[in-house]
This record gives sequence, C-alpha cells and structure tokens, in this order.
Amino acid sequence: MTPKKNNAALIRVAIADDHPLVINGLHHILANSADMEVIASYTNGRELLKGLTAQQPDVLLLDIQMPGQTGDELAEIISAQYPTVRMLALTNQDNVYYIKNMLRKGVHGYILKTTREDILLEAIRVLYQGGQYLEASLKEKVLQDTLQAKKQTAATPVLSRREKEVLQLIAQNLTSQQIADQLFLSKRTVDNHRLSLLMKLGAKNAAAMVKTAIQLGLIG
Amino acid sequence: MTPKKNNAALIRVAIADDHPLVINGLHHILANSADMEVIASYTNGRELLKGLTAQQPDVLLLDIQMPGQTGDELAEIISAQYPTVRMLALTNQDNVYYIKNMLRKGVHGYILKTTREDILLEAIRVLYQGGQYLEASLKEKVLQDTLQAKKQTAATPVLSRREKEVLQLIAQNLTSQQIADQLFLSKRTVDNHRLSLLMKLGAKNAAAMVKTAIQLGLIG
DNA sequence: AGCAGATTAGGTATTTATACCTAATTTCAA
DNA sequence: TTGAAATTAGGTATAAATACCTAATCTGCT
Repeated sequence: MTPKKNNAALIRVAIADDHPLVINGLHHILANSADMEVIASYTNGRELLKGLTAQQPDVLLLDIQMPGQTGDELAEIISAQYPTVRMLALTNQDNVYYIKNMLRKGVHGYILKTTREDILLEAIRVLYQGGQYLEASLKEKVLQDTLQAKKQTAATPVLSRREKEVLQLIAQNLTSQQIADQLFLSKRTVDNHRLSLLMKLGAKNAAAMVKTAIQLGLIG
Repeated sequence: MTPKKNNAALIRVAIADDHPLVINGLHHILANSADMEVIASYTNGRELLKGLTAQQPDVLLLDIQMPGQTGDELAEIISAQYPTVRMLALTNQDNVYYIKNMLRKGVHGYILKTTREDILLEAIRVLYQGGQYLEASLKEKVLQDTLQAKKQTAATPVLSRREKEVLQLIAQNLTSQQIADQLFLSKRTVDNHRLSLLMKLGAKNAAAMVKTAIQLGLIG
C-alpha cells in the first residue's frame, strides 16, 4: 500500500452503494492511491443523506441503483443541498437515457462498474479538479443519441406555414386574440389554425400539443 | 488529375453554394479524387430544388448560408422529398445551435469550410456509405452543449411533489377534471396547483408552461 | 411544541379554448 | 387551367382555464 503524502490535501472520497462487496472493493482500490482517502461509506440513501450532514466528501461515488430512493432523486437532493460535493455515478446501467438524466440531475461524472481501476481513479481526480468525466464509450453513445434525435422526427405531421407560425406563438404565451392581432388575422382564423394543429398533432389541448411539437422538433 | 476508375461506381456529388469561387474550389478538389464526380452545382435554393427533380446526387454539399431560403429549410425539404440524398452541411458557422438544428432537419454531416481537403473527401465517403460525419472539434462542442444542459437547469423553480405530478398530467392531454379524477382530488385543488405552476414557471397559459417545463428538464 | 409551507377545497367571475358548422378567396402544382 | 389544399372568416355553443379570494388540515423540520 502506497504511503499517504502529508504535504498535500488528500481527496476525500465517500462511497454509496448497497453492495458491501462493492464498497469493500472500492475501498481497497482507493486505499492504494496515494492522493485519496475514503472518509465514509453508506449502503442506502437515508444513511447517505444523514452522513452528509456531518461531513461532506470532495467526491462522492454514487451507485444509482440503491434500494429506497433512486440515484437520480439522491443526486438532485445532494446537488441542491451540497453543491460543492462532486458526484461520480457508478453503475452497470449504460443506457443513454439514464446517463443524460443523471447528468441533468447534477452528477459530474458517470462511469461503469466494469471500468478499469486506473480510469476510476482518473475520473475521481478530474472531478476533484472541477471537471466532468464520461468514459469514451459513453461519450460516443450520448453523442450518437443526440444526433439521432432526427430519426424520431420522421413521423412528423405536415404543417402549413401559417400553422407553424401560429404554433410558435401559442408556445410563446399568446392567446388566440393576441396571435390574431400580431398576424393581422381574425381571431376565428387563428382558432381554426389551432384546431387544425390539435388534430394534426393528436392533442386535445394546447399544453399537450406544445409538448408533442417540441418532441417532434417542430419548435425549439 | 487522378484518372477515374471505371470498374466502380463513382460517388455522384452535387454542390450548392452561393459563392461561385467556393463551387470552383470544391470542383477542383473533387475532380482530383478518383472515386467522385461532380454532377451539378447550384448557386441558390430555387436552382437546387429544381435541379434535384432532374437528377439526384449521392451526396449533396450544402452551404447553409444562401440567399433566399435558409439552409435548414432546404435541408428539411430535401430530406422529405429525396430521402436517399445524403446531405453534408458546409459552413463557416460553428455555433452549436446551428449544428444541432441542421442535424435535426436531416443533414447527415457537418463540416466547416476551413476543413482540410482530405477530411472533406473522407466525410463525403462516410456519408456515401450511410454514416454520419462530424468533425472532431464539432463533436466535442455538441457533446459539451448536451452535457451542460444541466447548467440551465440551475434556475429551475422549486416545484412540490404534487405540482410535479399535476404538471406531468397537464402535459399529457388531461383536463383539470381528469387530473382530479386520477389523483382523487377536487377539481379546484388541481386548479390551484395549475395556478401555482403558471406562476412558478412564469407562464400565462398551459401551453407556454409546458414549453418552459420541457426546456428546464422538468418533464421529458 | 410550534411554525412554515404544502395540500386540500370551496366561492365567484371572466376570459379562453375547443367543437362543429359553412363558405369565399388565394395559392400552388399537375 | 383545373382542382386540391391552404387561408381566410363568420355563427353558435359548451367546456375549460385563468384570476383572486378564504380557510381548514397535514407534514416536515427545528
């Protein structure tokens, strides 16, 4: 075991995972790293949140599949409560949806449990220095997912010019009357466009319509 | 100039750019490539659309800044009309917003006009073979933009559990009455939550509210 | 134990959206 | 140039949302 340096602050790491074996394994890996120390470990969300009130690590290794609270709920809470704690999501789940969700919830890095030790250590260091860390393979996946957003757009209904205009304005907080004024049209005309839009987008009210339109990329 | 092979189909490329100089330059570059031929070039959107009715290239080099129709409109039309034509956006604009927009509109690759010749040729080949091509620097930008979606979430208003529930259901085509039934609440209660949501999200109607909520990542 | 905020629900009124019609005019492509 | 689709606009009616109140629980936190 590498002796700890005394002339530099160690990276204080905490571990949250419901499998004691995993905690043990991580403990050993980190213990062999000269610039880190494990200051706590927790096996469920409640313990974790309670523990954080007492002491905050620099970097928190967070399993997203723990019993009770899910990882993304925890990430959200911790991100809001302890913004200085850097979170590294540690999981088996390589689904792009989960990755994006966790990043949205405030996690700063995301690596798989199958990751090599040196990469794990590297990720912790990057996070400690204020960076983000995504494994190369995950980066590629997230990127591809973003690029392929187009594929879902394939079944987009055909909207006329006017309909698109009206749709934009509906999504911008305007009533039919206001839209009519802005486009120099009768309110009834705008109402007709509204109804066409509802039909074409398969919605029963403006709220659902806007949601669908955004998902289809019709409006930003 | 490299002689063209006769034993393999050449990649048929068309060019759309409003600068004749650029067209000329591209022409020379492609002419020196053994596996490509330029079958047409256009200097505006109208010409391009008309030309496509006569013959379709395998790969279309598309400047997104042309007079008249904008590149994204053209991309959308061409994508719908000629789905087999692979489009490579060629531009000076390296803004992430433009890149994502063009990709959404059906463009398959995006490179800058400052790109080296060999990379341009490589991109055309990748597109011809059905792939997507983004320059490494642009990939990184798009990725970072996606990851930093979180930063915008920082100013997210704090919604209560109930409010989130109601918000979800509003976006799913339900009226206040239907939401009340589903959650075993009074319609008036749901109406109150609606009003709180409108206020917290700074919207005046459900449509704009849903748009804001999606942009903030509050709903999928 | 006590306080703040969340959740619940009702009264009342006005504004807006939705629904289903008809129909004249314009636009664009076959 | 002819026909289909888009755009325009009106009549009429009902359903729904928005706005501004009050106020009784409930819940979580100190």
